[in-house]
Amino acid sequence: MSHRCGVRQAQKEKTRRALLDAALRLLEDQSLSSLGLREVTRAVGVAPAAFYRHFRDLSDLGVALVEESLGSLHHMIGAILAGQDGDVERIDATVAAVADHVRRYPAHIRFIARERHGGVRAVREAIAAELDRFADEVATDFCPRLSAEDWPPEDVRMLAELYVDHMVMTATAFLEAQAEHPGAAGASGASGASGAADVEDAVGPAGAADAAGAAGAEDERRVAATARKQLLLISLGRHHWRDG
Amino acid sequence: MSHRCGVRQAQKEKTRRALLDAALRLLEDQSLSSLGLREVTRAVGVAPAAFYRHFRDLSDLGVALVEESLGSLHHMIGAILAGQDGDVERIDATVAAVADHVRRYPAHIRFIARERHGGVRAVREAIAAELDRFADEVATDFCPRLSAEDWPPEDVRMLAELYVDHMVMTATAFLEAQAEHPGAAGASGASGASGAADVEDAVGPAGAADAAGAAGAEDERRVAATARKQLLLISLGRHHWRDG
DNA sequence: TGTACATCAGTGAACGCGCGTTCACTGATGTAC
DNA sequence: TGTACATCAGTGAACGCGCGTTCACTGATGTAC
Repeated sequence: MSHRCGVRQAQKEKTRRALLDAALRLLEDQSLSSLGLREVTRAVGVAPAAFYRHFRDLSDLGVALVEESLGSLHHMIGAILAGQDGDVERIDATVAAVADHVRRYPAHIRFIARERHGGVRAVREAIAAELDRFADEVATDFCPRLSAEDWPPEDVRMLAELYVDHMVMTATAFLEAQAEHPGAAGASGASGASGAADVEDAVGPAGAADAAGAAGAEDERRVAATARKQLLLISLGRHHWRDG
Repeated sequence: MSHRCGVRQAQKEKTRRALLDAALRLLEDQSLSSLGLREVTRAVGVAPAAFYRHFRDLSDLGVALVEESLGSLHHMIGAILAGQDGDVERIDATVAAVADHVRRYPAHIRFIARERHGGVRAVREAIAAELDRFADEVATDFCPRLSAEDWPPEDVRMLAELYVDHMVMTATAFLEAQAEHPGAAGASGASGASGAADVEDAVGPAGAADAAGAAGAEDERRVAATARKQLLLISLGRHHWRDG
């Protein structure tokens, strides 16, 4: 049988990647249920039948995209929640990291937002399962912070779900802010994922672009400011949760 | 020219309604961008060409569905925000009303959730504009409550957006809870929109159905309990917002 | 190293099918007198 | 009230097109000896 690491395997993997990338790009302007198999293979430059060597159908490809799209977010948020001490610092780092992530991987975020409630059941379920795991992690990371105050597990979970949903909401808002002014997209992708950068630093650099880019950056700042305040308000509520 | 109130007008309106209803039903299992014009006319029982007497294309029909889907929610929430005095009472009434609305109009809610970030630009923009108006109303309704504490307008807006996003989030969660156990759907639609009913009362009646229905009702209760706690936490944060 | 055979990623032609849109039409409803 | 004409919602046939899927195939890569 075929041994791993062969030239053949590498070629196959390359084509598979090309199919995923082409699909992701096409999905910026349409939803998965209207995406055509021939459309994807045409974009890659292979025969339609070649598709079946890699995926059973387009919903199969969609599920693969879910893992890819949410996998990177996982690590990012985990690092931030564990790394910061003060509430304000953690919130700023989170908002900055989300903004940065959306700027780096807009197509992934758009895909998740679009297909979370989209027309393909298998993909919806994959996203729901992944976001559920996400909430588990957030709950776990927050537990040491809250157990001292004796929070019941279901209240920890409630808070974790609120954070996850708010994060998805914020990511989508960033996406829309930059979609209105595509000139700013990717212009500051090299700013790095330094968790300690504050909101203005992380969102600001795109402002060095042209007028449309500057307007896009302003929209981004507004989204960041709103998200930051909302998280601060939630944080306030959290501190007073066990009071009365 | 054609005078209003004629038989002809009535017939035309009837066909238009049938097209909208058929589309809404078909959209429970797929997204707008994959819905076919012939599919809709076939469901209604008219010739494909008849479609063009009512809509330019399917995205035109989609925009009409947006107004219809969000129009009813408008009035409901407005009444609740204006009518209740205590925080807890207002929260319970809101969660109960959202649960009731989702049970009554599941297809409308699913449509909004699905197409909010869907593949059809015109529909996305219509939904965004409508939710924006929604946030305006919430902000206005909350102003008398907050102005005494001297909230800056942008903070009121921030809070309003948090509430609107949370409401959409909650509605979607209710939808998923009842989608897993369709036996419970519509079973308690006659409970009315009495704003004063508390959470358990509004969500409970569906539990009188069969086993699947009971499981669905339990899921609904869990969603309601989580939403309620999240709103209470936000409410706590709101009260302490201007403290430090 | 060289040879003979196996594997399998990608090809390209073919298929039947349903799609969106157009068009001249029909006949019930509406209007003018 | 009755008649002649106008309007226009819905018809049904036709069109060209791109779709998803199938199939036997090719030829580079991998394996055994």
